[in-house]
Amino acid sequence: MNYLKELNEEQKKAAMHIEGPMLIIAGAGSGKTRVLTFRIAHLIDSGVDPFSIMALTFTNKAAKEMKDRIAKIIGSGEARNIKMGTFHSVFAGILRAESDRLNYPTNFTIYDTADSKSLLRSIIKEMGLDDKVYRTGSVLARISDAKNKLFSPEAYMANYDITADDFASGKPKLGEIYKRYNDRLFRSGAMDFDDLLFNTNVLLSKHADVAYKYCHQFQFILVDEYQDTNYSQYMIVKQLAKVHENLCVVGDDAQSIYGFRGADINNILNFKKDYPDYKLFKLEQNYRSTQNIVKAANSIIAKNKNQIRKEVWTANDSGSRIIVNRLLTDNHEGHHVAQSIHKMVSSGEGDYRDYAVLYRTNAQTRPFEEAFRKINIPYKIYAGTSFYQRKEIKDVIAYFRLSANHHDEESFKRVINYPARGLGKTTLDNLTISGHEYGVSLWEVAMAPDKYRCAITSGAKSKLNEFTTMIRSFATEIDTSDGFKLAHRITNESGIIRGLRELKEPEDQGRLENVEALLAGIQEFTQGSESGDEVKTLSEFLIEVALLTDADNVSGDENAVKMMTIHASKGLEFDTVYIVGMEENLFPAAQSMDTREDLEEERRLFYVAVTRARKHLHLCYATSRFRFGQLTYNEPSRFLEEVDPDYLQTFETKQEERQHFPQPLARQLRPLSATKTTTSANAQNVSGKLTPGMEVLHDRFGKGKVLKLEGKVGEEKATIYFPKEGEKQLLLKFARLEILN
DNA sequence: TGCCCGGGTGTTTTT
DNA sequence: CACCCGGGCA
Repeated sequence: MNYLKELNEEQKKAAMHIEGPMLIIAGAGSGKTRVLTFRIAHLIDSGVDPFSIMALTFTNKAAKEMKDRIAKIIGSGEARNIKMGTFHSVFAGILRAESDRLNYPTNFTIYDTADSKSLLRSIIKEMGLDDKVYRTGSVLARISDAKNKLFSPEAYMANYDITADDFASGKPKLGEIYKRYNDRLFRSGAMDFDDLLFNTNVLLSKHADVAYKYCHQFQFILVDEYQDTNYSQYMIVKQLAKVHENLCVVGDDAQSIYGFRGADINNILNFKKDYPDYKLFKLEQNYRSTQNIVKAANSIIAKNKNQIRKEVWTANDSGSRIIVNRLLTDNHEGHHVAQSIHKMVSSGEGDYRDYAVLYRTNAQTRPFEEAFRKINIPYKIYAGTSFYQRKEIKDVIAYFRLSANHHDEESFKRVINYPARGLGKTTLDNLTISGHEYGVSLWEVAMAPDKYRCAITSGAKSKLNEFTTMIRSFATEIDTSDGFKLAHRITNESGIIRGLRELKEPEDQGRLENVEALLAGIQEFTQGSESGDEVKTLSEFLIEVALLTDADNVSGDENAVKMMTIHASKGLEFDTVYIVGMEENLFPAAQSMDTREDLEEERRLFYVAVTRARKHLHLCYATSRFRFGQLTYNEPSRFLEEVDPDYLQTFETKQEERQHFPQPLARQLRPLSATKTTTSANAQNVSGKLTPGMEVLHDRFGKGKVLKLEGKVGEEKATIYFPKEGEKQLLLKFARLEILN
């Protein structure tokens, strides 16, 4: 029980509360992981069987960390029996165990986004629809949205509002696409990400005996990051918890940032409606950040209307002010951050690993990479799933997947002619036609071309036979032998490694190294981290790998500056944080400024970013940057104005830096147009053309009247009165104004 | 059957 | 700018 001493009063109350529904509202940095781990340890200490505990986290990494921490308290033997992981991975495991209930193969494949899009592309083409109207990305988003709200294709098509919507948007066939998409997934023995949750719901709602089993097994359920659960996840939790109602959810409504994925902030706001006798705990003391950072963050989130009021505070030092830097271009921004980190580290302020650069979009990394490389700063980018998206890795995994599940259409298409074995487009087309006609998978046609009247030559037939025989021989080992051994065998016997060794292209060396890195990863996975773990199989690896992201690999050991999106930074903390690209249309994103809901989510995102920092926080913006291959000009983000200025210190660009990063020529020559910022088509650089008394139009402040001009041409500062906004001082070289008279 | 080139097109965030 | 797709050519 010693561990409880490490908690404050409120944390202790939450950790020691055992029975019944409970909601923990945990402010940023308030030690919620601590509370969760101690609560689980305490449950076990109090006699609860680890097998009856389910803990759902947001990332695999969070699960692993929590497991490690619990293991330190109660010993790894018991800790490993807790069912802990992300929603997707925990329920993928349960679906695997219960696959026959849904008529899925045990080794069903998990399709990633690329697989889903590829399948949709085929379907849209087969239906003869215009792929400009039916873009795979937006179609998938629509389907995903439907699944997360538990609309089956049938329910989707029967819903008047939905179909009317689709009709109005010129895409009346969406329902049918959804239906076909699901049929094809099923025929391929595959589930997409959303199916893992959707089908768990089906399992729990349509199979009473299965529901009974799991409801009784999992007597204690904990959900982390509850503010980011969607309807589908909410329903799973509700169904699983209905017998015992020992449900503990933890979250912070202020950090809900996954609305675009269907996350519903109301799940946390409405917890009390489902469980009126719930207990509420509020963790408001922040242990992570300086007072400056905590107070600044509070001042930001206060602008949101839709939230649970709470007072996050800290006993830490006041710390240094948040530094705001205005830079001239995106390259300048990269240069500035690189220099700043370099200076700090050289002066003994921490090491590279203590620094992080956070941004809104993945496309912002390039200038930082260049600047870091130039002065030899080690860095590491955590971008989604980049490693597993590489072609060579996907190819290898496609072999694994096809060996585990022969009906996996996307994998089949990927490897049937890789390495080249004379089974090209014609053969594939023929297989597809037959498969479609008979409603069977490509594999079934390949196994018995005659039966399905598949028009292929005898040469192709024998090559097909060789191919299927090879895959089937891999399949015999998929669930039994050591996953690494089999992976090794597959990469050799398929000819992949040989092909890469031939080194036709210089890139092949890198590809080979990547495949070897994958094999090493599999080895690590299958042998298990601790002795005593049984050796894992390749099909177990496939589940893991489908749900793995780069963020899961963020570790503190590598001494490098970390770069990631703000979304990926959730749950992490760093001594020094640079939030870059603080510009209108970028952050907040152009698409998220039109509704209060969207804008508030962007603001929560900013709140999340700010609260990642322990000691030092920098906010940067550039007055111009390349976007879309074009130079664009953006105003500083409105969020900068929303931070209480008491906590800020603002820097302009120094003169000598200006010489290194002069304003791009285009700025002086071309009138500003065609950028998203410029809503007024006639807005331009009016330097030298204004006189007091003139009426002008500003694209954000509206109509205004020039009161005063100061400074020499090219550097003028104008005082302009905008009826809507009041008096503003604008530097003409930056302001986009249209002269009205 | 496979490769190269050109045009068109789009970028938010992710399990 | 960077990617992806389709078309044309070897």
